Amino acid sequence: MTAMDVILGLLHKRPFTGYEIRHTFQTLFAFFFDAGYGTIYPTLSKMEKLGYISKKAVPQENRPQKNVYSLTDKGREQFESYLESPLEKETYKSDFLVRLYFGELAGAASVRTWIGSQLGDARSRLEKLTAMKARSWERMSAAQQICLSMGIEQLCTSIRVLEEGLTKLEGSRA
Amino acid sequence: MTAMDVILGLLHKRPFTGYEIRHTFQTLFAFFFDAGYGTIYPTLSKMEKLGYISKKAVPQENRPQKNVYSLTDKGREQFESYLESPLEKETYKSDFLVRLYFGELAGAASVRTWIGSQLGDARSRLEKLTAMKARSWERMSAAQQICLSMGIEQLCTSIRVLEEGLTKLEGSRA
DNA sequence: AAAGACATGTAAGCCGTTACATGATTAA
DNA sequence: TTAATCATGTAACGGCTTACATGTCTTT
Repeated sequence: MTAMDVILGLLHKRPFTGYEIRHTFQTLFAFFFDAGYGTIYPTLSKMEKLGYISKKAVPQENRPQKNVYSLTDKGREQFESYLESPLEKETYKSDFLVRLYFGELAGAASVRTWIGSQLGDARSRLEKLTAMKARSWERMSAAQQICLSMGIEQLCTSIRVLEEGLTKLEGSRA
Repeated sequence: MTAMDVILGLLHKRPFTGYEIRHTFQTLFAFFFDAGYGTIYPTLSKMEKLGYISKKAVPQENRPQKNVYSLTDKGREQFESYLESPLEKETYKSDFLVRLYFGELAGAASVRTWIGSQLGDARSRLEKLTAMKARSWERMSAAQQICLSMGIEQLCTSIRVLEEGLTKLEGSRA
């Protein structure tokens, strides 16, 4: 699964600009996918060349022109072939857990700082997803609701384990 | 955080061969980091050139020679500077959740297949971590116990959400 | 007979990150 | 006046994946 597959999926709903795609990645998809402008714009050009999408330039006053991309039949086909390809296993990479694992080598103070920072992060991400649930739950498909629940529950679990861990570390402090 | 940082951390415990490093990644670190031979061997060469590790060739009968790598003082220093660098945010990329999000476009049968496969995966990974807990809990540092708990709890949560989701999808079926 | 553990490496290519480059409007 | 939103792109580099290349020993 690459950025291209996800963009192809998004464009099934309506035409998007690169800027809007980025925004969507950071809100709706924040929990399980991300890509920056440095990926999005070159990918859109490539997709246009391949005939998967078509561009419509919309001039604006005092702004760069907007490039609105729509899905073509060929793009729809390409997305179907992605859906038929084998499911890739998920990847999770955590600098935080690596450091925690080697915690003895860094000292207890660093470990507590890292846990605190990770906890702050998890809490703010949870807030965002909770707000999204309040706003959009009814308009989401059953499958989309599972995605959102997964994000919320994973973050709750993460927060719980981190808080318990912090308590244990405090308990064993001299 | 790159493979180099993790290898540097590992070598604090004892000397390793590339083959053993790979094995460790797939067991101990499976939940939050991975790297294949294609990453490990070139990284070890590079680290040796940089003076972070030193190689000792151990000849064997009917086997390729073993290259056992030990940490040098310079490597120890390098690892410390990694620990002092800013904590990177974790990345999670899930082909499964992307597909689920676009589930309407694939049909309910595909969605159920994907959930089933994800569920099987999660259950087998949970078994492995549970076995590891039974085997090694007492010998682990408090911080390492948090890492392991995180893996186990995340997988339990994942399984729970997927099972609930499957039930909901069944309930809404014609 | 096949599969898995032991053991090391290279090369090509893909994909993505980061930094660079530009600039107006609007709200705090 | 600072930050955020709107808006698009390029270029260099870094890092990892995948496939290729080889071979023995042990267990099932």
